[in-house]
Amino acid sequence: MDDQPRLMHSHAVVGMAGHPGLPQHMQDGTATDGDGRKQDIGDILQQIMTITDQSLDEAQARKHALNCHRMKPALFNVLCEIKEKTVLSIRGAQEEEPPDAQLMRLDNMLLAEGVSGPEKGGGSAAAAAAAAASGGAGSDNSAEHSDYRAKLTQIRQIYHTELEKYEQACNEFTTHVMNLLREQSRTRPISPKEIERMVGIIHRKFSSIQMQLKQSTCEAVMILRSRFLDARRKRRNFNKQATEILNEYFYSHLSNPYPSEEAKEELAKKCAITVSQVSNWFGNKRIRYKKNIGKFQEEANIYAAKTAVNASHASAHGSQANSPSTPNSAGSSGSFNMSNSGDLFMNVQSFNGDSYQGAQVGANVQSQVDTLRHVISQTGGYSDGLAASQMYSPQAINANGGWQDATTPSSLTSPTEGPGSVHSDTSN
DNA sequence: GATCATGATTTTTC
DNA sequence: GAAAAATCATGATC
Repeated sequence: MDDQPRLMHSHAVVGMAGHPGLPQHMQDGTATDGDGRKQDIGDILQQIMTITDQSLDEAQARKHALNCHRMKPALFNVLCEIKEKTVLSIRGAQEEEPPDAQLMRLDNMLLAEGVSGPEKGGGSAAAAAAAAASGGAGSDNSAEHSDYRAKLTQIRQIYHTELEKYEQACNEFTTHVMNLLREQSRTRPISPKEIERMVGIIHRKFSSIQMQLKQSTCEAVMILRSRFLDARRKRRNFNKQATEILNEYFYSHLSNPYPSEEAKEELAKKCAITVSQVSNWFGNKRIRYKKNIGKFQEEANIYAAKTAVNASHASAHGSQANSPSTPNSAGSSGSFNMSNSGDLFMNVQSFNGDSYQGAQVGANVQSQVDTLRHVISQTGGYSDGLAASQMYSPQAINANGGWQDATTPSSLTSPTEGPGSVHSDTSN
């Protein structure tokens, strides 16, 4: 880069004697006064201006003469300085750009996605996070996981290949331009600073290309990610066991099918799904059950019978009664540990501070009552499914078409129930 | 491929 | 903010 000053200096010591076409006072070096120097520069500029009008051979000869002129280095320096002070300085000021926020964002994202970071484990963490976020359960998820990883690796490879290509091209082009400018600096005023600036421009141009590459890569990753994560697109039915667990809970809490957060967490754990999926399931179930009770009657029968069996086991075996997969109305004693499920018998436990077992018995009784109510509805001559279900859970859906408030168990807030009706009150 | 079932999302309501 | 209701999108079955 610092060839130019030395180059110019070497020219300065080269004598100009004997060159044709130059005024005598320039050849013998006698013009040392101010006027003479002005005259010199004027002559040289004149020759430069008219050089294109001359024939090639003549021009070459002139060029050579000028190159060897003792004033040339000084003239070059002056022209370089002028360039520095005018155009380049303005351009330079404009080129001082703040660090690109978008580029930083892209870099961060690529790093986070494991595309631009270290190879080891690249993307697997993101994939794992994506898998966790998708809420999918175990086995079929692993296939998607590996698929995601494979595609991410592919993107990563393409990205690095292209990046390498760009860097190589950038280096080659920079070297080429630098050599060219150095070569040209012999014949026109090009300072090292200007070369440096040119290199900067080239790098910026390649940087913008790289940014486009990064942008495209980010887009590809986002598409891949959205496809992988889009649970709706990749909807999988819950497995049979999970559905059973959820249904058992739903039908055994038909009077108040609103699991507490704790219960949801427990259900989620047991079903290997997320809490939000549990919430979704209950939301869907409630609305669909309410819309078409008759349709769910058979299902209700099955789970009611199951609950009855479990309840009788509970009565027979005391604290061992509640199967983990068959929570009854008193969730507190069941495997779901629903200390605040909103179920009536929860309150019994909390109010009746004397015995845990007592609450359990109450729970079992409640479950049996629910079941009995259902059996009565089935055998009591109700052909209409809706009527039957109303009999099964007369207090479950209120006049407004909704379930009773979760915090106010229906048995305590339904004075309209006839004396003959099966009651879910603790008095039972 | 028509239809139903079902999980997820969005909008509305309270 | 949670639940209800409406809707979407996909899977399963025939």
